Amino acid sequence: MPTHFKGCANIERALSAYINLFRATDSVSSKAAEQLESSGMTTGQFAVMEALHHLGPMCQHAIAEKLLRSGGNITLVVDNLEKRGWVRRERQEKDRRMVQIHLTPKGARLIAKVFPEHAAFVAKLMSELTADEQEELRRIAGKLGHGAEAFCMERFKKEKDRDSSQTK
Amino acid sequence: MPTHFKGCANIERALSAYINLFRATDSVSSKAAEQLESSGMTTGQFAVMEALHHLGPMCQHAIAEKLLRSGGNITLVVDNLEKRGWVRRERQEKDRRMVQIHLTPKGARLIAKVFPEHAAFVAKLMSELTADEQEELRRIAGKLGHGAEAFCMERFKKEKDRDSSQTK
DNA sequence: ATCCAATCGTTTAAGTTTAAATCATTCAGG
DNA sequence: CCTGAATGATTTAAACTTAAACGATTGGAT
Repeated sequence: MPTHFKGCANIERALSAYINLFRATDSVSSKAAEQLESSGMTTGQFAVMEALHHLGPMCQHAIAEKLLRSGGNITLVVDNLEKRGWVRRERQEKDRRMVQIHLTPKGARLIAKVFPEHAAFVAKLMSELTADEQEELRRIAGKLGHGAEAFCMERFKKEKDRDSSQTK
Repeated sequence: MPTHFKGCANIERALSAYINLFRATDSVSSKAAEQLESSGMTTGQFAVMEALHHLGPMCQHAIAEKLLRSGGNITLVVDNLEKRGWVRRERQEKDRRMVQIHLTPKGARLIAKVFPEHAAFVAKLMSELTADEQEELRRIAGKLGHGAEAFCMERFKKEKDRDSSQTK
């Protein structure tokens, strides 16, 4: 029964890769989060500050899209960053629906210090792998990430096709 | 200045691998969670049921350790599973501190049906990669995960050494 | 035998996240 | 000008997660 065996082997291989992928990410990112919090910053706060640091002032909608988070979440994170005096909200005159988020001088100084430290820490965690392995991981994980997005789009397309054929 | 360049390249390579790793995991696992929830089960519930399914009855502490979750979290998940009639608690007579968790017949039937479906779905997501890529991902992610644990142990050891030398 | 520390499960408080409802603003068409 | 759809931000409610405090139980040391 080759089909049975083939199916099992395929699924086992895929699951095994998935489990290791998940564990590795969990392990590394929880250590990264720990290090960040010892710098007095949550991962969400770091992500927003880092985006502002590298891309300049942004409105909340753009931040949410870039970080793959909900709008409500960004509102809360920006609230907390504002309380700490690291960012400020600036209502756009041109379109008063939008609020542009700026780093304050204090916030800019902080992220300029914390970002390289954090990057070095993550690099140290990743240095369990050789340079070649890191390259290969980057390539494969990149392919998988983009593939999963494509998978989603494909399903969405099918659903749309089905819906439109139903309405006929 | 070779050192400067080397450091930057190393950090960039490591960060790039980390970002892709994180994105890929986020993407795949959120789709996996979506599929599970369409089967009427949260990821936490699935993880506990799956552990019981493959390893047999376990006490909550063992479950928490295996799933890398807090004890309080397992208490809540088991509460919800119990409410749905999928597991039952059984106080150990030998050591009355422990509560062993058993699948009910209904729960066993459910996980026996849901697990293969979910495994097939995850395999389909992972099939964006070739068999060789999956093998390579499994190997590299495994190395990284174990390496990160070792990194943690190493730090722990250092802290212990420092503490014991302080008490001298 | 008694006390003390460790272990296990539960509860509580706090933080993070999302989806959904809501409010304000903009913009396009009649 | 008005109306209604679309967009951006906020608020709310719910779920999940953790750490810490707590109570019950065990086992070992004295």
